[in-house]
Amino acid sequence: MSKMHKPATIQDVARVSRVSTATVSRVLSNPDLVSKSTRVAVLDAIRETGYRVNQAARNLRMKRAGAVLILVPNLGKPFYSGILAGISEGFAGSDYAVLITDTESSPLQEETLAGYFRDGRIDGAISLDGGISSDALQQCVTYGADDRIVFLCEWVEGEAFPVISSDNPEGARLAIRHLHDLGHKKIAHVTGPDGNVLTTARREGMVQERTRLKLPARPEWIIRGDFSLESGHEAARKILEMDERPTAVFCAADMVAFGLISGLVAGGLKVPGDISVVGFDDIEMSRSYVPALTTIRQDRHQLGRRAAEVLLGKVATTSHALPSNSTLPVELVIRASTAPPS
Amino acid sequence: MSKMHKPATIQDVARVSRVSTATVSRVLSNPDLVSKSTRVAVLDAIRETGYRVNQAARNLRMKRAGAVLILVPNLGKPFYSGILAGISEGFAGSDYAVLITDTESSPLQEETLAGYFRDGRIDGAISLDGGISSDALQQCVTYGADDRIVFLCEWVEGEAFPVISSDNPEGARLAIRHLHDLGHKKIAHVTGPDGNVLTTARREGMVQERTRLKLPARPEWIIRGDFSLESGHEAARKILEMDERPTAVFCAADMVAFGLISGLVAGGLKVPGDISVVGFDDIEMSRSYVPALTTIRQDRHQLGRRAAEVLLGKVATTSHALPSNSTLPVELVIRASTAPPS
DNA sequence: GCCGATTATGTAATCGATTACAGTTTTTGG
DNA sequence: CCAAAAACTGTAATCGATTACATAATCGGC
Repeated sequence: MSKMHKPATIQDVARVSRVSTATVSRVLSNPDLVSKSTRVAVLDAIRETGYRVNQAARNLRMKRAGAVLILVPNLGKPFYSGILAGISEGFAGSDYAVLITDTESSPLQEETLAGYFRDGRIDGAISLDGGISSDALQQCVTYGADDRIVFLCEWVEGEAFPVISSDNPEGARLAIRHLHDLGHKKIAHVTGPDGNVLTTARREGMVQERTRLKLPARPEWIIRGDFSLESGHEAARKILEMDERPTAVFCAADMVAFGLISGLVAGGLKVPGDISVVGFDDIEMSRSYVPALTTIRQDRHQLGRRAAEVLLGKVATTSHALPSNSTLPVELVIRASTAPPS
Repeated sequence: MSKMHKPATIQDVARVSRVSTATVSRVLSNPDLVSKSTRVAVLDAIRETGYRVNQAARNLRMKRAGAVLILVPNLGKPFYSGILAGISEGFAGSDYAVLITDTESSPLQEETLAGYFRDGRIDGAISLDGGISSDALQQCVTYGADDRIVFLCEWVEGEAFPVISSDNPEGARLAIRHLHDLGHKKIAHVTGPDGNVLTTARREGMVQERTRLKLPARPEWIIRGDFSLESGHEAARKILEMDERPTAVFCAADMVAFGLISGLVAGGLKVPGDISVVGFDDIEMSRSYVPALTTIRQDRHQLGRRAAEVLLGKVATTSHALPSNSTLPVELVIRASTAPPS
């Protein structure tokens, strides 16, 4: 109750410290321009008055939005939580607000993203969705958003925006190599959805390593999935019906692996006894699943952080420009879902 | 490229339509105050110039933040995605930006939430986290946030903020009744974490119905969990060791049910053959899990929507005040994880 | 001790909206 | 047909910051 004064403005601070508002502003944004003694006086006054800068006023004057938008394909997928945490952390020091939108539940109309830029509601965007149409991106460019869009994890083929992602092909190679090291020869792969860039990257890494290791290949061992639990389950059915069953399966996502495992187990097979399974992502659940999942870990926190930093470098004039594109290393995490073939 | 003019302002519209900026503003926010003819002229001018209101200017003038904050305990839990979608939808028509923060990954310091209000960065908040300290809430009140905080799903005992939640006790009762109808008598319950309001509501609903139906009760049939996969798995171990095993288990969350089922199956039991399992929430995965999970559905989308509407009613002066507290109905969804006892 | 360069500070315009108040026109009622 | 009420519309202040420009103070060098 004691604090219900209206909030202090820069005017109040100026009055208390007996300087002009210009000086107060400078203390805040360009401290070197003002002498030590007045700086101290102003900082004292700020403390005394409890002054906090009014973002709306600052944004208006500086003609910026003070916000960035994060486009998430499906917030429900546990995979994204760590990434979002990383992003938030990356923006924590800045004065940018972080808006999050789900591109699946509220499908991004052609002009929605561009609209955000047009209306000056955001200064930049991070897209985790590689399914944004080139047209939509083109529209953003129209509003001068050229270099204020960053792609994270996924990307749009043929567009020049910065991309932060994991080393997907290497992850696939690690998975295959691990299975090979255990003695597996007949290795299948459940892919992501057609047309997804990650699907391609991981499939190609897998095929490449399989070739390098001179492992046998059969067309039906490449099973089309879509990163979902269901598709894993579907894949299990297909595998159960095969004449020539693989002894190990590399899944393009952990969720797929879960569906696959439960399908295989329901079909009477043992994992990893009869079939070994490797996932991709290392989401939280993978550690505690039964059996604990061997998988390829992406550093989700770091991915998010990095993307935030890159975007900040673009929108905030003060930041030093970082290298835009970066590929983060992945890591093989060996748990209980893989074992030598019987 | 053709559009790289700087964005039109209200001045531009005024000039084109030959009226004052005041009139343009009125057309936008109070159309009845202006005559039909000028209104049409202004709207034409708006269309012609491609004018869009500058939120920073509006927010500054109206002394508001133009944003609301959503506090989510753990964005990684699939349960929250549908809720967030509902919230977004609820705010879609308004000019409020929706900020989302994860209270687990970036633990909400005592004064963080209050700080948002103090700095005028938000006009209101929806908390899905019932673990906010009374002190922190008290601080918000200090900044006049009394009636601009809404609790959703969870709440803080002893505080007077509006609460939108599902009928948790009824959900528990439905679950028990369903198992009873199938012929089960020995029913166990895996709870949520101690101190959580949902844990209490669901446990009490369960106990109440069990009593009403005169079913046997044993202390060890109430197993402490924490809504996580692991706790379900842990519960499975306990159940496997029991002398007097229950024939059915009601879990306080779907994730718990998944952990439980995989633990039971790993222990050699069949679900639902040997033990039936009911969950709570009906997250996406439950439909596709193997076996598909019988569970209590919460209308997550509706919960989110409702909370958004209630908060809008508080922060936007124009909205008609809705009843603040509301309890939404739940629904029993029967799938494959429950069957009569053998 | 004087002068130009440097450093520190203030003045006032500006960002783009909203709205109290005042002024003008139209309507209404008798 | 006139006064009062109602309906429109415009003028200008205001929200709270930033910053170009002007001015004042300090400094160094000779």
